[in-house]
Amino acid sequence: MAKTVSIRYLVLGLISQQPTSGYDIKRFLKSLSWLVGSPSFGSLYPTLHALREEGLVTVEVAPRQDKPPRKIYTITDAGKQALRGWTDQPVAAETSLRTFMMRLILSNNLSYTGLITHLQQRRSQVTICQVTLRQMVESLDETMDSGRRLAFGYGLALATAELAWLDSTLELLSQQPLPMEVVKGNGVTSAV
Amino acid sequence: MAKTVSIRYLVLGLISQQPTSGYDIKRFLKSLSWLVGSPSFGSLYPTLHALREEGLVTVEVAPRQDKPPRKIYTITDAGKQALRGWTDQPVAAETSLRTFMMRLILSNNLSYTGLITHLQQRRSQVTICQVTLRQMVESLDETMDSGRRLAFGYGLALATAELAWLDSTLELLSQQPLPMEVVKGNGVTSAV
DNA sequence: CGTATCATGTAACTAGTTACATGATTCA
DNA sequence: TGAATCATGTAACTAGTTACATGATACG
Repeated sequence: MAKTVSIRYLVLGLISQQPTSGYDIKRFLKSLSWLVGSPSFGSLYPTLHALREEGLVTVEVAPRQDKPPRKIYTITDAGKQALRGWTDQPVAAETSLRTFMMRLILSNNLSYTGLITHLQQRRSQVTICQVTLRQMVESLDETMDSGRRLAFGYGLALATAELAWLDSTLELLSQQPLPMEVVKGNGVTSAV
Repeated sequence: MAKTVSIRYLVLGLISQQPTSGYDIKRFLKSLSWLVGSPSFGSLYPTLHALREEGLVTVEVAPRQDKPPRKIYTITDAGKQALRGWTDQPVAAETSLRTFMMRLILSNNLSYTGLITHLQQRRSQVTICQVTLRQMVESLDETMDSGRRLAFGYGLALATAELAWLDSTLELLSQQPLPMEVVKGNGVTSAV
């Protein structure tokens, strides 16, 4: 029964990967906006302030020549702990593509086995969706209005592609079992 | 500069396809929740009330044997006009997958040429995203933390699949130029 | 007769956007 | 000096969720 991904943990997770400024976080998320959407500054900056007040991150002003100064946020130990507490929560049964993408971005906070489990869970969920969509596309082929027919076909294409990606990624992970960073990001350092 | 898809027009569009109840709208959207997310009753019912007060839909209680009665909503002429006014608006440059899917569901309100244009616009947008993602995946291959690398790879796979779907759908539409329903849903009845 | 599903609704809250404001730096 | 980009921020608003409440019908 994991809570929906508020930008809170997404931001915290991005800071954990590397100290950054709010502006840079925005820039990064904008590059993926067609998949996850990117939060406005009006929610991003207050989020950073809140994280700071709770002691999950620290700030430092970094003046630079030739550009205005930035505020660089760095995660604290308390922040790492809070983040781990969140990523360890199981995902809801009906996870949206958006939410999955967000968790994927933060997956370096997962242990190796945690990542595998996450991907496998996703795989079984999307498989169900694929079956449902295929039934809908086939059964309502002629009678249905074109809008829904198109939408179902589109969804089916994406589901199929996602499953293919999940399979190849899972296989890749099983071959080269320990990409450095997966362990590095996680204090638990789970067994292979 | 189209506004973000509030559930308002999604609901109105679904009613335009076929008179339905709030409960059924919820059920339908839940079946696609992994792509678009489905609104809660707490936002769905107030939305229906608002549409009704504005005269965009009418309600009728439909009692049935063996099940509790439902309220069936039907679109009005004013509603059709409002819906067309919305679907005719151009989409924003950075349209999310979610928004595209929503517009796709409502695409039977578009004229034939409008649909083609919509798909072609999407095609050029996703092409740009694909190029960007490919660059990111390739350039940051080794140094990058695994989370982002995975996320970019996932995004790239989806972008590629979407482009393939767009191409095949556009070709299909150009071959059989007028699927009945596309015209039926639109009062403008554009030229072939 | 209690529980499950179907079906609708509301009130309190939270998360988020929009629109604005500020200021530094660069470039024409 | 005025515009463009970089960078941060806030206040007012809107959209949405969560949690609750109601009631009908069916099933065991």
